Amino acid sequence: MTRMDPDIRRQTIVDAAQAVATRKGLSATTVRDVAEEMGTSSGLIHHYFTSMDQLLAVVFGKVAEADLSATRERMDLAASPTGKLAAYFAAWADPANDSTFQFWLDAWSEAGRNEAVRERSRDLNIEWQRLLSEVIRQGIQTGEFNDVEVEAAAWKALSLLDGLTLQVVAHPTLIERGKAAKWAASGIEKDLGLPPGALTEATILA
Amino acid sequence: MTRMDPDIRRQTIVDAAQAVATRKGLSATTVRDVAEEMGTSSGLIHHYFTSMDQLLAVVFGKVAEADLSATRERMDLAASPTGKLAAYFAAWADPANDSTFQFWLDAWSEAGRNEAVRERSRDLNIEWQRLLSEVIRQGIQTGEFNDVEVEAAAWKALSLLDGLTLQVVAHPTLIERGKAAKWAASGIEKDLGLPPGALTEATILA
DNA sequence: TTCACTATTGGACGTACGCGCAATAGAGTT
DNA sequence: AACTCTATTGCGCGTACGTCCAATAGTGAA
Repeated sequence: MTRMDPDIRRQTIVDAAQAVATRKGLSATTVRDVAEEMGTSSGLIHHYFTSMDQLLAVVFGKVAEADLSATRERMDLAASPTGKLAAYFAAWADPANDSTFQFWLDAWSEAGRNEAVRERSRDLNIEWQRLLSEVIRQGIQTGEFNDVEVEAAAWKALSLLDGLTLQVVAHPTLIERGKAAKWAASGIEKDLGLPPGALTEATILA
Repeated sequence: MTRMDPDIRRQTIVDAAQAVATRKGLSATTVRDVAEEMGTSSGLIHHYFTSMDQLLAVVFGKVAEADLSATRERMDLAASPTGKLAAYFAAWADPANDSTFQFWLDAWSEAGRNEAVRERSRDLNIEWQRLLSEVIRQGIQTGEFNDVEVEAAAWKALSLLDGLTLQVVAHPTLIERGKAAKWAASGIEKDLGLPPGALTEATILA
């Protein structure tokens, strides 16, 4: 393969690993898979990463962070806390993120035995909860939301979303996707005192 | 090793596999691990199980079913729907079940790639949801609960519990266990129209 | 054009896996 | 005691894995 600038090659490897991991799962991704995906030899990967575990940790971090920052951007487009929360919800409900959620399932499973994964997973979960905490706090200030306990409400919302998504992703035919979305929305709306439909109707820019 | 009655040997293999899986994780459990745990040859395992995937699915099923039936028994001791739901909640909140929940994390992660595990996980999740559905339906009939949509309420409650437990088990120091229990209880109570504390105060026999 | 540097190759090495199978051995029956 | 049945052994097969390394081939500098 053509010689590449090291920084670009590194990027290429991570991208290829991500593509494979999205297809086969994080723990099932092998050096040879990644090499074949790139169209290079397998030895090249160890020229840039000291171990396969390290590469996979980088991939997980990249995927989770990309999802997080994409959600942040969608939320920033909305002005009101209700609009921001609806944006958060829309990002969550997007089926395109299913493969990302499989990464989360892998990470939570692995967290019990792999300290590096546990800390990365932990930190990123905190970020997601913080995203919710902030918007809930704002909503309380503007009077759009009930005066709930912020930390509790954020963890409850995040957990409800995680728990439902888990079922949808792990058992594809068990819960109809639309139902899960409806249930999640109604649960959060009720908890925060929002009118029914506030999270699902196109009021993101409001 | 001494010759055993086939039924008992089968049991022995499953128990050994469970012990290893509890220590190393479901997906990291190998044929040789299980044989060493039993003190037998590795070939013996394939005399009783057609594949390793199948054995692991049986192990997961056994662990999850034991938890399920223990919870059923605790619920049966209560007379009222509120009491039954409190029993369900108490069983869920028991830290002794953390290791069982690690099996769930493994199963959900593995479900995407292992059909036997996926189906077992799916079926058992349905059983847990059904347990909630029944008690919610009863509670609505007796007037103890609000007239909520049963399926939705059950999946929401289950998902909230799963989502919170996930954080507690995967990231031990992230959420204080007592807080998670308080949040889960208040969320479910609110949804069903129960008075605060109905699920956590010792009214199980009521 | 020559040279130094290093990106890249391609395969070897040791290990581990699930699985299958011929050989062995223990228990019940005749 | 001879025989049948099958639980159990122990190892071999093929495959796949992460890692490593000597050889090769681009690329920019001298």
